[in-house]
Amino acid sequence: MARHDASMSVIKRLPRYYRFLSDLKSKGVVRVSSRELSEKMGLTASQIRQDFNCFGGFGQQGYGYNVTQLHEEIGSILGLNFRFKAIIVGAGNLGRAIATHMSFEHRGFKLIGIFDNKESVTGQIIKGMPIRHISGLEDFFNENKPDVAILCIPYNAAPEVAKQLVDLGIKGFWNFSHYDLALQYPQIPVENVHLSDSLMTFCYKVKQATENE
Amino acid sequence: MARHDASMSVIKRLPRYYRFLSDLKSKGVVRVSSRELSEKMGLTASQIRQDFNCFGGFGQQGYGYNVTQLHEEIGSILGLNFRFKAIIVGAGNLGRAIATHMSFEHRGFKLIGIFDNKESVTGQIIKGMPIRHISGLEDFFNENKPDVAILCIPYNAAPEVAKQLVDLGIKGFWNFSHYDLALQYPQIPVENVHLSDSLMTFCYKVKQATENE
DNA sequence: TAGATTGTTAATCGATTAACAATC
DNA sequence: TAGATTGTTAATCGATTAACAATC
Repeated sequence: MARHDASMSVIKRLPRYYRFLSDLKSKGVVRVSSRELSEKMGLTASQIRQDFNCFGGFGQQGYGYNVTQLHEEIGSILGLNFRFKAIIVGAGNLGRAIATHMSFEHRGFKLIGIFDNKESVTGQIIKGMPIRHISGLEDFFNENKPDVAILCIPYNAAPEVAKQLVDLGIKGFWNFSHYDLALQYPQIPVENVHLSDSLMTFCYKVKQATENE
Repeated sequence: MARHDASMSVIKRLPRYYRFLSDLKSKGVVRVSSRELSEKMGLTASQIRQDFNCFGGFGQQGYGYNVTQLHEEIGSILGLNFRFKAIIVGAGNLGRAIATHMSFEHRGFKLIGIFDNKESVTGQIIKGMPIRHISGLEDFFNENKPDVAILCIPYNAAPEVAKQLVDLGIKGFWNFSHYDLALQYPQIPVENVHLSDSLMTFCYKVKQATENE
């Protein structure tokens, strides 16, 4: 099926397509053309057709795309039908927010554990799970074989925790720390969420807009 | 000074440069060449020189770049010396995490208020500030003139809150909701942090790595 | 001066957009 | 069939990399 290999630029657009298609689906829309979708999303119709064609034609000439089918196809390309086992490391505000806020089950994951290095918070229940002390990580790992780790820890703690997890055999990091994991472990999938980078970019945008008034 | 207009691709790399330069600076490193920096960051030296030259030459031929000066220049390009007044709307886990976790003062902002629509949480103190009820937003706005809003509210609530804020004169959104603000208000700077999009992209990466084993 | 490294131009690469023949 | 819209190729645009003269 896969005609071209999809580039990361294409992959990064898929979740957005998925979102808009979810919306259309929930509104009962059955078919959509690349032109209609392009107007809704602020893209060109050309780009949409190119993107979808990386994975083989989902559309029908003269008709457009079937919303439900396209939605499912994209979900399956992203791998949302998987249930990769995830642990959160770091149960500060951010870790807690991620644990309680994200719907992992619809995004290809299953949260199976939360860890912290503070004795004072271990045992607290979040999302029906006790916060475990980090010292129990190895035993937990061997018993439950998590696939990926969500790092909600500060910069300083990241190198050591990352090393431990890699040694244990972790298969990916969703990384909220400022530490640049991808440089250290190029073979392991890393998706970074650098909030402070985003905030600085935002600052630039606001500054620009203010200056051009 | 600005030779070319810097593209968004360049701007989005600046916070990362800023981070690495902070680190070098704290280690007491005085000068750095584009080659050294490229090795540390996993970029090409060419790209680094091109990037910096969008804003006029900070370097010295045969020597390299002065770490402190470069750090300051980039900070000032990003506008980190500003103190844009920010309010958080939505005091759930995510809003609280952002409020307590982010160092706004070093990123060009100052947090001046937190709002929520739940009576039950108003009055709670976060970062020395009481959570205010959303009904007091207009009065607060007129008194304190916030520059930007940080939206930590669900998809459904976003359109209405965004409209109210735009009508009051907000100058930018750091948007954590899934709602696509930029389509509705193309003239207002928006920086999106779509965590669930990021999680889905992560899912794809993990899936790919698993398949290629 | 000689060596190093920038600033900058030119070449390459990749991503986006435009155009249109294929076909439902 | 005629109209619509895809899939796909070609053209354009932008971003990255390579090369090298300028110069500290």
